[in-house]
Amino acid sequence: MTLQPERIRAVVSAIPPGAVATYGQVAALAGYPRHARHVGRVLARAGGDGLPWHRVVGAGGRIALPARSPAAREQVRRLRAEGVVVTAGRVDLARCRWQPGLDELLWGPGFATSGD
DNA sequence: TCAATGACGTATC
DNA sequence: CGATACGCCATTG
Repeated sequence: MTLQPERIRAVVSAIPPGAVATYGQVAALAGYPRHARHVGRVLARAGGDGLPWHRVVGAGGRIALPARSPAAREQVRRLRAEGVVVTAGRVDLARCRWQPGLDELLWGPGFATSGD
């Protein structure tokens, strides 16, 4: 196998509630830079393995799924339920973007960096 | 093996 | 901001 879905799943499942990450971000964190599409493929295949797939959005916080699709609505619903602000099919990355690393180690997940 | 596709991303118009 | 184009690469027919 050339790709390890396991890696993708690990990253996605590591996203804390109330935070979101982009496909590219997840891919990069998983060790597959520029493999953003494969993240989507893995999620599509997961489809309910208990992965917080709804915490994964497109570039700029855009919902990657068709707004009419039930999945998209479900995603928005879940995000809002976690306190994520979703407007016009978009997530406020400035507040909800998952920033793993030292920050997370020091402040812990859920710590919303005011970015601005 | 080739061609088409996809829960993407960036650049350009 | 919407439409297009191109890059990316595993998967599928």
